[in-house]
Amino acid sequence: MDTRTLCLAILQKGAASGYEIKKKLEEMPYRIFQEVGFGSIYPALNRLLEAGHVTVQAQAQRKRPDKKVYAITANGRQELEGSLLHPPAQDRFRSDFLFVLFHSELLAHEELADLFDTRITELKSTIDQMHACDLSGASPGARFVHGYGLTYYENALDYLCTHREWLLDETEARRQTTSATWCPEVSSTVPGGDR
Amino acid sequence: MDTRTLCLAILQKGAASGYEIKKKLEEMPYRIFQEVGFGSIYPALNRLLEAGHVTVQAQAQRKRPDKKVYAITANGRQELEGSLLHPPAQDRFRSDFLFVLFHSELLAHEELADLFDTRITELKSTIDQMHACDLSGASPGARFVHGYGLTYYENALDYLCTHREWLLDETEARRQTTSATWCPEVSSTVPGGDR
DNA sequence: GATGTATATATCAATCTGATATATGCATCC
DNA sequence: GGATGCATATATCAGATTGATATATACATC
Repeated sequence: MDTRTLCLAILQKGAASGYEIKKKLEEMPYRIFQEVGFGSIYPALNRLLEAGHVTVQAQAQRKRPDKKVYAITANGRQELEGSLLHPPAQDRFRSDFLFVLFHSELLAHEELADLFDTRITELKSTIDQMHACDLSGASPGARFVHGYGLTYYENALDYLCTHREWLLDETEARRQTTSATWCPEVSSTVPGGDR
Repeated sequence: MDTRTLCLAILQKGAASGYEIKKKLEEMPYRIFQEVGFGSIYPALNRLLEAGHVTVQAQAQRKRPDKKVYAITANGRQELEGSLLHPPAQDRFRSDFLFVLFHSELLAHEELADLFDTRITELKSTIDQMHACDLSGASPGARFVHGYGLTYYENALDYLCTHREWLLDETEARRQTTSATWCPEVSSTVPGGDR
C-alpha cells in the first residue's frame, strides 16, 4: 500500500503530525504488514495536501520543536475507502536471512549456526512483545491481523528450531561430498517432503 | 537483498541473460524470498559490468531477438561471498490484504467474504504448486527455504480458514454497535489471546 | 564539549516499481 | 488480412521509496 494511503489510514483515526504518523506505523499491528520511512511520509503528506485529502495546522510546543498536525478531509475519507475496494496487490516478502540460508554452502558452519541463533532470539523477543500487547480496545480487524502475525512468528520459530540441525548437518555433508551422489540418512524432519 | 547481489547469485550457477535471470528469480524457491523487475535488473547488470563483477557476450539467435549473456568473474564471486557475511537486513513484509482486513469495518460483508475466499483459493493453488516441485537435485539450502515457504503458506491458509467466520461475525457485530461496550461471547478461535 | 536520546521537519543520491517501448517470431480470432 | 496475444529479448521512464543525513529544540550523561 502506498504511503499516501497509509497516512490517510492513520489520520482517519485522528489528526497527527508526520512524526506521529511514523511512530504509529511502527507499532503493532501496523508493523506486521507495513513499513515506511520519513523520506516517503513527508512527500506523501505534501501530495495529500495538494490533492485536498488532508489539511494542516502548525502548532508551537513548549520545549519541543513546532509541529504540523494533519487532519483528513471528507475527500480524504472517500479516497481511503475507495482504495479499500480495489483488489489488494500481491503480498511482498523479502528476506535476506532466507537468501543467505539458500546459499548455506558458501558459509562456514559457525556463521550458519550464529545466523540461526540470532534469528531465533529475535523471534522469541518479538513473540514476547506481542503476547504483552493489550488488545482490550482493539477492533476485530486489528485483533485478526495481530493473531495472523503472531501465528506467523510462532510457526517460523518452530520451523527454525526443528530444522536447524538438519540444515547444519546437510550443508556440512554436502560440503564434504560436493561431487558425490551420496544419499544421506532420512530423518523425520527432512524438508521438501518425500524423497 | 539488492538487485546486483541477486544477479550475482544467479550467475554464480551459470551464465545467463537479463531476461533469464528474471525468469529464474520468478521460480521457486527464489520467489519465496525475493522479487525483482526488469527496471532494476538491467541497470544492476550495467553496474556489475562497470565494476568488473561480470562480463557480457552478445549472441545472435534464430527466430528470436539477440541476447546478451552475462557471466560472473572471480571478483564477482568474491563480492557475492562477501555480501553473505554481512548480518542480513531485517525481513520486509508488506500486505495490502492484511491492510484491508485491518480496516474490515469499512468494508461490506460480501466484500470481506470475497477477499477471504480469493486469498484462500490462491493459497491452495500455491501450496499445490509447491507440493509438485521436484527437489531431488536441490541443495540443502534450497530445500530448507522451500520448506520454510511451504510451512508459511500452509499455516496462513489454516489461520484464514479457522478465523474467517470470526472476523466476519465480529465485524458485523461491531458495525451494529459502534458506540456500545458490548462484550461478545468468547469462542475458542478468538484472535488476540486472552481477553 | 561531545555524545546520545527524544521530538520534529525536511531533503538527497541511489535504487526500485510498474509500465511502456521496441524488436523477432508464432498462433489465434473476427 | 489485420488485430490481438504470447514468448523471447533489451531497454527506458516517471514516480515512489530507501537509508542516510541535516537541522532545530530540549535534556541527560560522560
